[in-house]
This record gives sequence, C-alpha cells and structure tokens, in this order.
Amino acid sequence: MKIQVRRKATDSYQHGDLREALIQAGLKLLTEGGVGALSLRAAAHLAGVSHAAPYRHFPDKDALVAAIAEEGFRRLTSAMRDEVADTLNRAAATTTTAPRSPTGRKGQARKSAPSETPTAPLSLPPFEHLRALGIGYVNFAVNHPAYLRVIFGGVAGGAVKTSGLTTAGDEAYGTLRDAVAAAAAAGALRPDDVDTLSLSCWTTVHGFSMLLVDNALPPPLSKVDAAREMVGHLMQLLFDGIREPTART
Amino acid sequence: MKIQVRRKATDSYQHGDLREALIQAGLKLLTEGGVGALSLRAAAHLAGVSHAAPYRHFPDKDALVAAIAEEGFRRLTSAMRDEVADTLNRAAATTTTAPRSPTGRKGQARKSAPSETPTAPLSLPPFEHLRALGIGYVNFAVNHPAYLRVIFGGVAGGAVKTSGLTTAGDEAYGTLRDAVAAAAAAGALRPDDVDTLSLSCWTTVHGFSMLLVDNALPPPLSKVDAAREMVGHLMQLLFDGIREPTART
DNA sequence: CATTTATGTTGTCATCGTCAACATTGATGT
DNA sequence: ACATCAATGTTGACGATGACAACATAAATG
Repeated sequence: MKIQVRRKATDSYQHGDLREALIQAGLKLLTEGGVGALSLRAAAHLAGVSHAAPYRHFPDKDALVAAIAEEGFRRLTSAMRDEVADTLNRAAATTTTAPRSPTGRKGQARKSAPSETPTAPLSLPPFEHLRALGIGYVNFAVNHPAYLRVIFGGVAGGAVKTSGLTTAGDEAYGTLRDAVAAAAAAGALRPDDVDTLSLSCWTTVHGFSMLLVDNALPPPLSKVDAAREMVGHLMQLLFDGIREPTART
Repeated sequence: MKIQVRRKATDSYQHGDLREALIQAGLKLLTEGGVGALSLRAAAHLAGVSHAAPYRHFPDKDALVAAIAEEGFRRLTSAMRDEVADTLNRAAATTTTAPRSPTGRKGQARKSAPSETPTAPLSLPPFEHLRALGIGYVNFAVNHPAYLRVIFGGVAGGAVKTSGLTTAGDEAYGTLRDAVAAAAAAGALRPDDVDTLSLSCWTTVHGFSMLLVDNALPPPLSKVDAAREMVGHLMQLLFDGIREPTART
C-alpha cells in the first residue's frame, strides 16, 4: 500500500511531478514528525518512489530541504498577509461595512458578515498593520514550528542558500519592509533607516517566535491565543518604548 | 575518612572523567564543524574511547547534547556578564578611576588601566547595563553560532529539557531579569510586568542573534563590530520606541 | 524506427545511533 | 589478602540514513 501524496495530472509520464511530490511529502513529514522525521528516504517512500529517486531532482538532501524551506517561507508570507486581511475584515465588520476578501487563502476561521456600503478602509493604520504582520508570523510559528526551524536553520546547522530560498525570504522581508516604509511615509515612525526600523520589528517577532518554537518560554505562552496576545504586547512596547517616558537615560 | 559512596564527580577511574571529556569534545566538534559534525562516535573518538563508551554516561545522544547545551548556556551567561564587566571597566577608565575585576574570566581583551581613586560606580546605569547584556549575547552568537543553535534547538527539532539545562537557562534569564528589575526599581522603565519587559529585551536580542546565526541578515552585519553596533541600536529603539514621539496610533 | 535523454530502480557503501554480550578495573566486605 | 561486585569501557552487531554507481525504462526526437 503506497501512501502517495499526490499524483500530478498535468503531464507527462510515470509519476507526474516527483519534485513537487517530494516537497509536499517533506512538508507532511515536518508537520507530523518534526525536523527529525525529515529524511530523503521517507519523502521518497511517501511519494511512492524508490529511495534513490530523489537524486534525479535534488543533488542532495540539503537541496530538498531548501526547496521545502522555500515553500515554507511562502506560507509564512501568506500567514502574515492573511492576518492583515483578517484584521482588515474584522475592522470593517465592526464599522458596519462589508468585509473584503483579499487573498482568499487558508487563513483562520473567516466569519461571514452582512454586506453594506463598501467604504471600508483599504488598509490598516500603520501600527495595526505592523502588529497584524507580527501576529501572523507568530501564528505561523505556533501552528508550524517545524517549518520555521527548517526555513531559518535548514536541517542541520548550515542553512543552504538556494536562490529560490533567498527570493522567498526577500518577499517575506519585503512584506514587512513595505509596511514599515508606509508607516514611515505616513510620519508615524521615528526618523531612521527603514531597514533598521524593519529589523527592529523583525527581531522582536522572530525572537519571540523562535523562543516559542524552541519551547524556551513557559507553557502558557505556547497556546495560540496567549502567543498572539503577547506578541501584540511586545510590539506595543516596541512602538512606545519600554522606557519610562519621563525618565532620562 | 572517605565516606563517599560514589566517586562520580571529580574522578572516575581509567579515563579520569569521560563525561566531562565528552562534553568538551562535543563543544570542540560544534566549534569546528557546526551542528552537523556533532556525533556520539566523533565525540567518543575525540575523547579516546570506543564508540559505545558514551552510553555509560548518557542514555542517548540527546542527553549528551543537552549536557553540551547546558555548558553552552553557562558560557552565554558568562559572555553577558563579561560584557557588563568590560563596559564597567571602560566607563571607569574614561572617568579616571581604577578598573574593577569582577569575575575575571575569559572575556575579551582586558586592557590594563592605571590605578586611581577606587570611586568607580558599582554598576552601570540601567539602560547601559541592559545594552551591555544584549551586546554580550550577540557577541556570543557571532563567536559561537553552533552553541546558540544547540542551546535552543537541540541537535534536531525537539529540544530535550534536562533539569540541568533548565537551570542553566533560568540563570541566563535571571541575569537579564535582574537587570530589568533593577531598572524598573530605579524608575527607569515603563510600569509593566517585569517578565514582560524582560521578554521584550530578550526577543529583540535573541531574534537578532538567531537571524545572524542563520545567515538571514546581509553579510556586513555578520561582522562582530557591526553586529554589536546594530544590537545596541536595536535596543535603543526598544528603549525609546520606534514611534514618532508626536504621532498617534 | 533508432537514438538519445530524462527519470526511476537496484544494489552497495560508509556513517550513525543504539543495543547486547563481554572484559577490565577499582572498590567493598569479610 | 582475597573474593565479590558495581562501574566503566570494548567489541560486534543491527537498522536507518545519505550518497553513489550501474542498470533499466519511458518519453521525446529526428
């Protein structure tokens, strides 16, 4: 009994698209068994091929891992954008306007709302936008911890830098950077280099996510709702500063 | 005389102390070859014993990795404290007072200074203290990237939670928390939960460190000096807030 | 239809984590 | 002292894994 992940229909010969099937199999292994469960042979087995078949599509394991990480990165970007969209929808719903359906993807429970005047804001206020991105990031971290590990750490220490992986990473970073740039353009941010400001947001969110993924935080924070709330709080602290406003250095 | 029932700690018999030797061997493997080079057999070989000897001291590989991570955590804590000490020395030196030698460890180049009135401050101002801790953290990350990975990620996804590792982690966190608590007690911090404030610092520093370790940042930032400067900047942003002071949400 | 290329299979090897069986060393009790 | 025993180290084996070579076959191509 072969537990094939998929049988691509679109094309040519025997398997269809083994490369894609291996990536999907790898994602499944990551989801179900964590990084330790990700092996070339297991992925090949899941895809219904022999143990050496993957070498026709990937020069070595690191290359497959990089391809998996690339897809994971795209999903991370989607998670961030979905959270922005959901937040936008919630905002629109509470202001008696129709919800938007921006990138209709696998975001979380999409509650329906009655239609009304389509005068909903096209975008969130700068800080809410940034916060939504951060919450989406953390949401992804809690739901797919193994993905995050593979995205940034590869399977062992040395992360392989495929051009595709770099591209996927640039797009994720660009999503954040654009929001920061927009906030800066709106005069909402302290004047500073946009990349530095973006990095400050990224480090906060990424650090919290990695600590969650690595179980370095007390258990209550591992729950989705608590994690989302906490990252919102952390970003608020970053926005306002942790310093007592009246205090000097 | 010797009432000791066991001779575990300081000496064993033949090898001396294989347990400690294996930990040291593991650290060496991590330093020289990264996480991928860390294997039980390689550590055993480095320690001069056969491939199965480690099983007399560790139930499995994860246990050895946890012990190595524990030692790494201690060194991380030392790196933070050393940076504080060094900063204190520099501050003392520039104010014509004698340098202090707080925990005389393997910190970086300790420059000698002429003795003078011993009126040097016993501690740094709150923010400088926190910044020094962060800089020490990042310094450690740049100098020992593989350690950081093992400390938080274990060897594969699942980090093993030895009690010793937890203790070492608590001490590292306590070092940060104490500084935050002191800053809060001095009225320097916005009133908020101390653990939340500590977490905001930790996520910033840890996130930046992990991104460095994972080569997710542009190469110039990977250089020690640039990394130290950037984390100082990031912490300053966290202190002051990234929001334009006059802007609203 | 013959040839070539892409793709998959089988077999093999070294390395690794792990275990079982055996060996040795030092401590303990009488 | 001497016998016993627990702690420690060795040898050998097994299954899983990444990687490679040789072979096989399907698809495309002329």
